[in-house]
Amino acid sequence: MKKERDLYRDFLKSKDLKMTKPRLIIMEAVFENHEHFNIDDLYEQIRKKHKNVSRATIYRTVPLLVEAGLIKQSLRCESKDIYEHTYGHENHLHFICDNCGKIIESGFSDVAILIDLLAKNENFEIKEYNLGARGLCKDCQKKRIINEK
Amino acid sequence: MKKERDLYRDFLKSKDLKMTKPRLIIMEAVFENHEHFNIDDLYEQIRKKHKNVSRATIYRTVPLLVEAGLIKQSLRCESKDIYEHTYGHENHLHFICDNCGKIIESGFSDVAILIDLLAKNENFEIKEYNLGARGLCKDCQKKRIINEK
DNA sequence: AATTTTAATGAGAATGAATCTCAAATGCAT
DNA sequence: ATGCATTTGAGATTCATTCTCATTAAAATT
Repeated sequence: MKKERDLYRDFLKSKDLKMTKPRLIIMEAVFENHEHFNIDDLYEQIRKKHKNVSRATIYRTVPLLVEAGLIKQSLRCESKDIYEHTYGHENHLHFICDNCGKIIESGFSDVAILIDLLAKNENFEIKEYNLGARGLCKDCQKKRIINEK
Repeated sequence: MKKERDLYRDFLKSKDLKMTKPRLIIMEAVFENHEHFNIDDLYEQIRKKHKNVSRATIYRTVPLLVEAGLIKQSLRCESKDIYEHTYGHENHLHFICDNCGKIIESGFSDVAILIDLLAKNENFEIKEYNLGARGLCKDCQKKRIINEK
């Protein structure tokens, strides 16, 4: 938590942005709990302690955290953008169950090497991987056998 | 175009859905041009020839094409869902330029093998890969050097 | 520490993609 | 051709996200 705050502070300073109370509250809330979260969740979480942080400010601040490299936009779920921590977290990919919505994470160091090669072929400079697959998790595979006919 | 239509027809029949004029028009428009398209593009394209196909019907029909396995939802761009053909197209991944928005496609057969392994570890059954990365394309890397101070 | 300057905030209005509603139209089995 | 369930078009609705703008707060200057 310490380091995130310092990085954030430095980032804001480098952009001539002010370190305000709402910006600090939001950043701390983001790193308090979740790995995956959406703006609504975050708003509810913050509201429990701070009645006067508005949705608008959260919508304005989250992109700053992205730009600072502390979080990234990872998925969409129920028509909402989902974010996740990046600082201090290994790259990973998401297996998303089409049936129950469960998100399974899995490391991908070997995969990255191959993708880096493909990128090199295209002279593309990767900033951020975005890897995943949809399908059926273990449990829902079983359910399907039972449910179908 | 012939085969797509047959597959679609069979799909509709299997679901007890009717092969209506709008459903045919929309399906043909989808396979007329694009690889990547959003609903708005599709609507405009269709409107040129058929003044009486409504947006609502397009929004209703595109998910049918997805369910039939002919297209899939691939990306989001400018807050809009983007679709792409799957039938007759190799799996590929997307490199998306953060600066100019260009989408570069690249095959990924080797990558898929690795990801299949990871999925097997989690007992996850993959229906559809979703692979990509964000960064800078060749041209925008050059521009960056020029633009940044 | 008080003042000035400038950016950031909160609250609610606005936007816009996607979904829903329902009367009218159409496909299809008979 | 007839009847009936399904689908459609048009516009209303929803809901996540963005915008507006008067007020407030941060930091720069005195």
